[in-house]
Amino acid sequence: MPLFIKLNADPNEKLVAHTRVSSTEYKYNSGTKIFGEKEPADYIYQVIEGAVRSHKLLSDGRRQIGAFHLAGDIFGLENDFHRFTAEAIVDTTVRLMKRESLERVAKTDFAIVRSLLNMTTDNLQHAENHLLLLGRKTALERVAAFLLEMDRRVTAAGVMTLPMNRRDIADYLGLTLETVSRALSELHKKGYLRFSGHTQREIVVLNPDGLAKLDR
Amino acid sequence: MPLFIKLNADPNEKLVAHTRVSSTEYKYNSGTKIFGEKEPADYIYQVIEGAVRSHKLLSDGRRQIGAFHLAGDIFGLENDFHRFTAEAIVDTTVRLMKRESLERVAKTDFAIVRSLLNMTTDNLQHAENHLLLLGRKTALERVAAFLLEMDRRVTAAGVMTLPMNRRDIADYLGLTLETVSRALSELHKKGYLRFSGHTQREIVVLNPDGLAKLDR
DNA sequence: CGAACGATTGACGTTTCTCAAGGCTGGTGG
DNA sequence: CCACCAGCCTTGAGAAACGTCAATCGTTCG
Repeated sequence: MPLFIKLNADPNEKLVAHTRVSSTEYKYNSGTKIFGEKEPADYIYQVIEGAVRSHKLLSDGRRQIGAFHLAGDIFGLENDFHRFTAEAIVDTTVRLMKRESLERVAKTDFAIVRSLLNMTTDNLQHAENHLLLLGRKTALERVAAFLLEMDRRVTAAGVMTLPMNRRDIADYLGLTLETVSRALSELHKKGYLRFSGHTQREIVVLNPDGLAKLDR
Repeated sequence: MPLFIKLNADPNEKLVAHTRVSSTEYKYNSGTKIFGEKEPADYIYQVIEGAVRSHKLLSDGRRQIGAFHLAGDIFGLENDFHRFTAEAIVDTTVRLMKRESLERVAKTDFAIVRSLLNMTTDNLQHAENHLLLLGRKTALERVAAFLLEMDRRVTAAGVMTLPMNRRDIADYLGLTLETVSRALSELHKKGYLRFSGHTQREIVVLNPDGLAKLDR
């Protein structure tokens, strides 16, 4: 089991980009890039521990996060080139698989192609629901929907600890961080949620049915 | 080649919903529903002539159109239940295929599964780009992007005749029809486009590069 | 011909964004 | 140990973008 450190070439990024810990597992420090948009998609990834964001940028820096990937999620599944940039939100361990070898197996194994199709369909479905959110929901509805999605996905016995900051949430929901903050304050004031720890990222959803109504 | 008329049960829709013209082709009158969200996805569809919109609704009627389907496009490709409602925008002929029979073929034919995966990936890619548009682009950028997309897809020797009205465009772009109208007026005033016929749906893009710059 | 529909335009309202200030927390170094 | 600093979050005030409401115009179709 080889172990080495690779330094990332981009000086804008934190220096220790990822650490190889086993034949297929890598660690990425919080804030580091895993892959970039338009780079060749040589690997697909699975989150072992931590959290990842996938985003696109406009030329002037506006950012849209397409998805958050949490423990267990597979991401980077693309045909030739990555369509998103992926970055670790917190210190994150991922498992890698060469796409080429997957392609090779897929040529003969029906179950593999089928599961590729299923994963792509799941991603499509998530994107389709997000289109409705971004195109037609109000700020409060978006934040309510976000909390419900995360509550469903993190499942840590009542209290959820969000790995992402307000700016990430905003760029996922097509809002500004201030608007997200205001919406959370309003939901708190109205009793839909409670801030649990001493950071504002630990949230307890007190009234999921109420949030679901706010959402539509 | 059997030929019959089927009356649609929903009184809100125009009466003649679709007409069978051959063993696998149907005609849908402008404005009629082809399938509804959450209905069983028994068929997949290909547009032979005309145009179709796929949308989701919120409980209070807000609508998000996820895609327009033009001649040649395949739509309704879903696993169990339709995730969108599909409606003919103009009088439209579609070809139907039983999904079940496709599934059966797909169990043994690698090329079919592969092309299902490719189509799903194309849909995903379109949705991902649309997320960026809905989440982060201004009204003018959205309309410019829309015109470029349609210009690329309709390609009728310079002039394009849009099948959809301003409300459809608005619900595709996450705007109101008035905002779309104002953006088109502005693009016209600035010389990016010209209204060709006596309807305002015939548009000639005079400066695609300029539009692309407006977009980002 | 008249009604219905689609599009444009104007005036005004509302939501969200922008800019700015201040608080809290956690880490660092004196 | 404490002061300081940086990062993150909240909150407020004002600005901007977009939505709403309403009037008008042209076209289509019965």
